[in-house]
Amino acid sequence: MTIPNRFDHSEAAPQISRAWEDAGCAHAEVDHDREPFCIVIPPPNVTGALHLGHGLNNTLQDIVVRVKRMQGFQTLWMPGTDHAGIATQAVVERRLKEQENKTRHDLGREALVARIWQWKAQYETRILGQLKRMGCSCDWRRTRFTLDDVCASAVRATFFDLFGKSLIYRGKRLVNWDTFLQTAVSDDEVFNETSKGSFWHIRYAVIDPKPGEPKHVEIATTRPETMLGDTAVAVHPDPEQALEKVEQELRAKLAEANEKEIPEIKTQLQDLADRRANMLPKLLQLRDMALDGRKCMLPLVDREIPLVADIWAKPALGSGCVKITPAHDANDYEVALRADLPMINILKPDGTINGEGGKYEGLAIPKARKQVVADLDALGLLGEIEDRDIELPHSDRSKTPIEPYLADQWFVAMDQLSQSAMDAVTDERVKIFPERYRKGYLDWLSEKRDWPVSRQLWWGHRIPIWSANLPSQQKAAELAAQVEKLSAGSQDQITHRVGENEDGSYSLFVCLRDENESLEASVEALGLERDPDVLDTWFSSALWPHSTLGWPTRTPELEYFYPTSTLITSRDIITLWVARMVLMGLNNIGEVPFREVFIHPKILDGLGETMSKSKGNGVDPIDIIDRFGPDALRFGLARLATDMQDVRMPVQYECPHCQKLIDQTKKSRSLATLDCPGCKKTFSTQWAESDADLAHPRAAVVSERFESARNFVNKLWNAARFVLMNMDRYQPQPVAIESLPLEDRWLLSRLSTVTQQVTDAIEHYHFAEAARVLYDFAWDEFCSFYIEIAKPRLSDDGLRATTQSVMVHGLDQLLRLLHPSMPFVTESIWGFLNEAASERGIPEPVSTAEFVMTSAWPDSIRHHYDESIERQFTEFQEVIGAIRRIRASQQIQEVVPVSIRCSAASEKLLDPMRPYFASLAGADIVQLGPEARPFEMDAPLAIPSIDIDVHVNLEEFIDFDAELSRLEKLRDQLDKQINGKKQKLSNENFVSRAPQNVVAKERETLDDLLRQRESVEGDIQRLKAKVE
RNA sequence: GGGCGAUUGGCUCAGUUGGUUAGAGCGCCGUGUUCACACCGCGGAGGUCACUGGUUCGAAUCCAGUAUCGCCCACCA
Repeated sequence: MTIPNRFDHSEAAPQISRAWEDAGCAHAEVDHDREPFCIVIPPPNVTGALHLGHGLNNTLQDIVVRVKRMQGFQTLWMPGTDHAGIATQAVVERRLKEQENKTRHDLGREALVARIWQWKAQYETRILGQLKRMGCSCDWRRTRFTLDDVCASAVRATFFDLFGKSLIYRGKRLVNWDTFLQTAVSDDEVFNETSKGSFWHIRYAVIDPKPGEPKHVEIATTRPETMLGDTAVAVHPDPEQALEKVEQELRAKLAEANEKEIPEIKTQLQDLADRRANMLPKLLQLRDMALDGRKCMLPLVDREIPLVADIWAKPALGSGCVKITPAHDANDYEVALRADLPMINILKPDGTINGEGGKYEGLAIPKARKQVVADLDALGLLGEIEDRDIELPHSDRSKTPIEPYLADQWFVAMDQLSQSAMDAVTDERVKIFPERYRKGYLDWLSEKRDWPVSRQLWWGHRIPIWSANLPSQQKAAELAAQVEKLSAGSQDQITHRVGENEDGSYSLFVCLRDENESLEASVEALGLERDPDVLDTWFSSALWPHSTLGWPTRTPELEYFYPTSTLITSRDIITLWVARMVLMGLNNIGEVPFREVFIHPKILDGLGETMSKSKGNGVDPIDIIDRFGPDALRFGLARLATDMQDVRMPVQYECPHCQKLIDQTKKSRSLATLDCPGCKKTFSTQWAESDADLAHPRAAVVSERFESARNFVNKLWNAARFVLMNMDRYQPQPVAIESLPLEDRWLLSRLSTVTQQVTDAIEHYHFAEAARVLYDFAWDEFCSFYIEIAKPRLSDDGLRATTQSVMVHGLDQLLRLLHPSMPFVTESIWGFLNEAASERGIPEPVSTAEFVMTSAWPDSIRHHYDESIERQFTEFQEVIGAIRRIRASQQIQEVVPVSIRCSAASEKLLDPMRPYFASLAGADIVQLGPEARPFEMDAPLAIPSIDIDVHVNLEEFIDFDAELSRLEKLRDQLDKQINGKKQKLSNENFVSRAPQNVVAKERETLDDLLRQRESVEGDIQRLKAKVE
């Protein structure tokens, strides 16, 4: 048997992938004779390449998918990518700006979209390539893209349906306006950044103040330029009561406060009392003026604005009055709705002041702010200026500040839809693991906030709405009638609605179901214009589980695989994505999209930060694969998948010259080049851009946390080599379990247990546990004991054949169990194993599948489990360990004679194991049994909790001092434990209240310890006597 | 402000329903290569389980509080 002495993954993996592909191992067709199992991939964004977070996500999916496939399910893993609307457009636009200094408007819609398609093609290829190299067993023939025709028709059908049900509507909304990208971004795409700013106090003059009335109202703002859009100043309708309420709350807090908090609360209470005394009369006065319809003069633009009474004005804060800028502040917008105030938008889409701003028109915000402040100062209307830390919202996409901005948007009404998705989780039609994530899901949905779905972008599903503005309801109805005529031939293709606008005009909205150029042309011929916006990217993602299966067509795949079985994803998109898939699935199909959701941890770097390209700590799985191999990547990731919400993964640069790993630090990960501390040569990092930097070879970003997984792959490979090198003269033969010796029975028993544990663990998404169980079994049991014991047996002609049968079976089962997490190395070994022993198995050999990938998942064979055999074997292992410890402490090189005093029962066990003491512990058993006597000069070692004394003949090796100190240390340890136990057992409460079996166990252990101590003490005395 | 999570040897993490002496990998120390594997074998050192209280015969584990760190959500004239 020729098997290379190293597993070369770079050579083997591509061949294995091709073989699987050629055999169609991962392809799934509808098969009603088998039960379906389906997972849809969380489609990675085509924004960029995958990092380790995706690596983990897809490894876990593949593990589940491979297990299910081996278990005989008709298993489909649906692959694909997401167009990621705003993210992708932003990346391409940024590059356009950097490389060609052009904006999207220079290019135009079509050309920009064409560019993004190019980008998509490039990254989709890269992403799918990454997944393939990781060994993901997706059904690649079914690969989808959220913007492809199949998904598009699902989007259109859904939009049409919701529009028809009036669940999609047009409304005004304060959006997060990104002035760079000139689009609204969702709340989720906004991050806050704290920066130094000022808090300006400004006075507005009261018009015609009566005697005794204030001449000014004072307001304060961090954004003074927004005053250009002010349409009111608000004061609380009942400031006295409001203050009282705040005070009550503070007192309640004070009652529960700890010492630290008390002074602060007291200060606040004092402030409140001051306000009552000094400000309340003025606020009451202003409130009365507001109710009286009095007005202020808005300076600079000289507009009369009313004083209004509104609860939004908090008398406990600032001056108690607040400026109202409905078009640029969410709360003010609410106030304006309540008080029926005009809303004045002062910004152009590019973030400069528009015509409403009078002489400030055309100024960008920072300039306008400066000017407004200066002019107010000149008018003497500027009060105090405080320095303040201000949290400014920024666009996650363009990294520029967000401006709140009132715009027309399309919304999905979420009331019913959210409720349906909540019910699905509450009544466990969808189960979420770990369970703690249910709460976040339910809380978010329970707010039932309407979903703004339009985006002012060019990359995405274009909103299928055509509209026209009409001066009257009459005209709108007439146009609607014409549209009706168009729909005569296509009843289910076209629908419309009329809406009234603020200015009294009417809008006709027409929604077309499918893409249909002639119909569109007819609609446009009637003077309707297509909405320029596209849909939020999550709109198409929400349909993913059914759109990929062909919906709205009722395909056989849809009928068979939907609802899918499970969804494996990370926690940041539980609301954005998971919740929306549930409600869309329920709306479109009437059935949940998946039965279970598993949320896996996020991978953080060594500094505890999430990985991302922009931080420079993102790890490309390919870099890990190049260095450690795909199996090590996967196994290493799988053992990280615990119940935790985060796992930490310190990352290193790999020196391209000497392969040394260099820890990343906050500083080093932002540099373009670094010098290797090992070989002193320079390498470039992912930040390298200049030619000078790029002249140095690039360092991969890796993590040494994959080392032990790589070593494990090597260990498995070598265990397999050993088996294969000992397969000559192998004959498949039936094996009678009962006739097997202890070590074989032990292996079979352990296999039964391990199989059960691994199967259960994966079933419950405990991937780390499955990995650990397999690692320990393979390394510490199969390799360290079974193979070591097999060595002498294989050279014994009488035992060789059985040994081969059991050993091959063990390897076979281990390969199957490990295959889902380490597909390549197991498949490679499987191939060799099939050459050496195509028929194998216990008790009856059978011929095996060509691929381990398509072989059957092992059953846990109950009757192979034998508790007493496992316990006996543990005793044997303890004895081996005891001899090894003595050898190590005495530095013994040669084979040593050993005598073992044990019970008759243990003798029965240990006697057949005699031959293996030589290879496992370098020991030759000369006496064994109750009658065994210590040597003249020996090293005793009692074994905890087992009634066995081991004596090693030290005549030729003994180092008295070493032995004496070892024994004394042992005695001290025993004393400590004995005292602990004695104390415990003398505690009457323990004896009377603890369960009897626990007490009995403690007594037993104490007896044991006492016996050991006695023995050790005797040994010490004897040794001392010898020395003297 | 609300919620979630974490804190266990130098590092990264396990630790099922409370019950002998808290485990692993890496690192460290000692030792060993003809006979599967130095990406290895064998042995060892190293932890008052963040802190304070409580429940209990018994707490890394359950409860309350404190501290530190991280994440999510809301809000900030």
